[in-house]
Amino acid sequence: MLPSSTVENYLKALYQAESSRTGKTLVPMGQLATSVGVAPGTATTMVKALAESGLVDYEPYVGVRLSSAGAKLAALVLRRHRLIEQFLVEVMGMSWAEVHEDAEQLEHVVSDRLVERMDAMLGHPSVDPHGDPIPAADGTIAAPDYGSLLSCPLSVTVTVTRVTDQDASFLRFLEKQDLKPGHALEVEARDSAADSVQLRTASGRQITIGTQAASKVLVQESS
Amino acid sequence: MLPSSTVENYLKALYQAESSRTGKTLVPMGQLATSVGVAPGTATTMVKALAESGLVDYEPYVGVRLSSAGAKLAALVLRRHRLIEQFLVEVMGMSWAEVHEDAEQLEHVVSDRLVERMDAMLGHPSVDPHGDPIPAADGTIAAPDYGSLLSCPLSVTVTVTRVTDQDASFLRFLEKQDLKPGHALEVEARDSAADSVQLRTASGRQITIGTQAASKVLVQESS
DNA sequence: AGTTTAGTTTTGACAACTCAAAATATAAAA
DNA sequence: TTTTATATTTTGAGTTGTCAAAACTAAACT
Repeated sequence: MLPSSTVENYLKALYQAESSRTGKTLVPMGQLATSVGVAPGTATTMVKALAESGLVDYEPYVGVRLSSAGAKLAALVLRRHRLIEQFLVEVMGMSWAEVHEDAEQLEHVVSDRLVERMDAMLGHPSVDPHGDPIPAADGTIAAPDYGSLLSCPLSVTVTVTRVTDQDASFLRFLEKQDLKPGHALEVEARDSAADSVQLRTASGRQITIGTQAASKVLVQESS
Repeated sequence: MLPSSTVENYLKALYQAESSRTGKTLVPMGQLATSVGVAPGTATTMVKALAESGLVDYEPYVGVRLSSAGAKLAALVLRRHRLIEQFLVEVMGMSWAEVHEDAEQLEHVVSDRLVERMDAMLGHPSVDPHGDPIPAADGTIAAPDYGSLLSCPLSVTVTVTRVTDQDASFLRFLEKQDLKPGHALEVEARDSAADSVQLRTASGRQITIGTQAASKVLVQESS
């Protein structure tokens, strides 16, 4: 009854799709298929099997949602993933831009023993290198609701708390521009026509990025 | 063309079977099947596929042997396995008795990047916690030929260099008796009728173990 | 040589996962 | 309401890895 890596990947994708979804709408099959990286029909087949096992609720032609059992399992996969990322950065000295792929593989094979050891070694961190919250061992997760560079107030100093994209080149770009979690900046202006957002970092440097990118950088008003 | 975990396991088993085999006799299918943990027919099927890929030489009704390509791949799997074990003990503080299972899983998913990082972090170790030699990144391996507690001279101080069994309870037993690699002792007597070997540790304690166990503890004359 | 035995290979089947393409359903546009 | 576009499900098929049990080899023992 141990979920295979495949099942874990479907659950994880579903968990993340649900998180970035307003309201309690079901996740459409197409989206799930794309995010798992399989053909649509494959996702349908798999989801029906997951529904059999009670891990998801499935409504044909509408979409899927994790059951509470499925959500707990997904949270544990995410816990492993994020602890591993934090471990690779903090202990192994790897770059935050390159740890995602490794974590993606390791998350399916690390033993509980090893995960708890990493957790202890890291001092029970609450977020990973990208600012993503790390679920607790019981599957609960603190879900802070930060604003993005698109929604935060203008001309106010804010601190980057989270980056919701794992693309290595994007992460390297942010690092180079001092936009990693923890860095302060302020949004000077937004130009919807130009589809851009203008920032000024703590060091006074001015940067302009597109709204797509801006929406992936979450911030908190500096206290 | 990347070898799956399954293929890696067959190659690894073959590598180890060949090492503990005198002369250049082929490994019989039955032995391979047992050591991989599959039914005999399954091993036959798999071996034929491996032969197709040029990783092994196969003689029906006789046995199998790694080709040079297969041997290199197997050595790299073993390198990952042993570096991981050393890492888990040295960095993660896990017990030498419990790292085998974790390494068994991790060896198939760690990236080269991560392996080389561990290797550097550990100072390029030449052996793992059990004294097993760690193959180099190019697949070469130093194969020292130690004697066991069954073959070494009597009443001479020797040092444990290697333990060729991964069973956790056996390893815990050795640890408790100060028989981990690095510890000194001498063989006081062997009794083939009683199937036993009598040892005295550096601390003067006397221990009697069976010949099965004794054959798995390899030693070197203390210099 | 004839027969037993131990090990090996074949056969037929199955489970998990996947795809391409045809069939179908839903929702939006005309 | 009929048409059209889009998303979803079905179908048929393929891959990898596995087993149980029947068929077979090869060698050893009368």
